[in-house]
Amino acid sequence: MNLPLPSETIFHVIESTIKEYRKFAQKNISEQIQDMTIDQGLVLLFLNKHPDLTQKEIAELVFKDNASMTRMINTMVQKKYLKRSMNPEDRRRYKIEITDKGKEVLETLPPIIHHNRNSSLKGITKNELNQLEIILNKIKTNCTKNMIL
Amino acid sequence: MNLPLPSETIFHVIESTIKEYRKFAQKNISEQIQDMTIDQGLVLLFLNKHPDLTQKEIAELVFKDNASMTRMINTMVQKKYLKRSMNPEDRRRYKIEITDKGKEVLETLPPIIHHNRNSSLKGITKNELNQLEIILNKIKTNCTKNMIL
DNA sequence: TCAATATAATTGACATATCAATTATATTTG
DNA sequence: CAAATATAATTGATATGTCAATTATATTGA
Repeated sequence: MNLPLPSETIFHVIESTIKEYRKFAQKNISEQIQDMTIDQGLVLLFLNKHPDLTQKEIAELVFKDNASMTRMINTMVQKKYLKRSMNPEDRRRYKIEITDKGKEVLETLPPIIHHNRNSSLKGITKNELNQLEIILNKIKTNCTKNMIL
Repeated sequence: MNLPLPSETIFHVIESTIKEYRKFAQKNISEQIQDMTIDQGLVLLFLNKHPDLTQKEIAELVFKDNASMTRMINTMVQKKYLKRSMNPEDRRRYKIEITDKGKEVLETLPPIIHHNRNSSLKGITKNELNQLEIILNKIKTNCTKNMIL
């Protein structure tokens, strides 16, 4: 079996791309906001737009599992970005609120993220982006479809 | 600032694709080899092809940092997949050898990985793969180039 | 030569990833 | 209604990610 090395596959390219982007984006965030990771920032953005999200729902949006999300929100509460309060409608869930400190971040963060996205996509056409999305979705579908078997 | 939500960006698509692939691949590996993660498998594949790799070099190939690689190899030594011995040429480095147990894995693993790659790329043309690679490399270059600034 | 610098690997501290088990509350169904 | 089942979140255990500091050895250059 002459298997190409992992470093010669498209999966390697996909993974290294997203890792480079994350490193780049994290660096630009850290320069302006200390103690703020990309993922914590994403949580704030989602909660800001959709305040009623449960932990489980946020977890899916940022590709974490529930356990990680519990701990991530713990640290964000400790760092005073978020506040947890009871949800009387369904006492299994929490209501998660953004604190004033969290809202400050929501002023600072969007321009940084905007810049990150723009400069990492510089020179790439709309058409290329569409192509990219279509092909990646094919791969993704193949993976989820075959998972069931 | 009307920033699109992270879930609406191409980065979300890239990240979700690689995560689905990893989940899919891990599942197929776990069914046949217990106690073997994808990344541990990749380390074995690289070491098999290039026995003289240092920990630092392996780390780069699988996108880990040195600290993670130290710990990963610790656990692989504990699990008897690898053996560390001194390198008399340069005593800062180790010589890392694959044990018999590790070699067994190298018999079992390649067909699984082959199947994982094939079925997740089913229906995708050579041309699409080329396109994919070109576009992703553009993004990656943008990130690394701008990192210096 | 030997002092300064570079490199490979480790360690500590803390955050996150993952899996399985558990708790508390809701919902469904016999 | 009560028992069975489902759901949201937590917890424990272990692995990995990341950063900074440290150790041990090599290399370089005055």
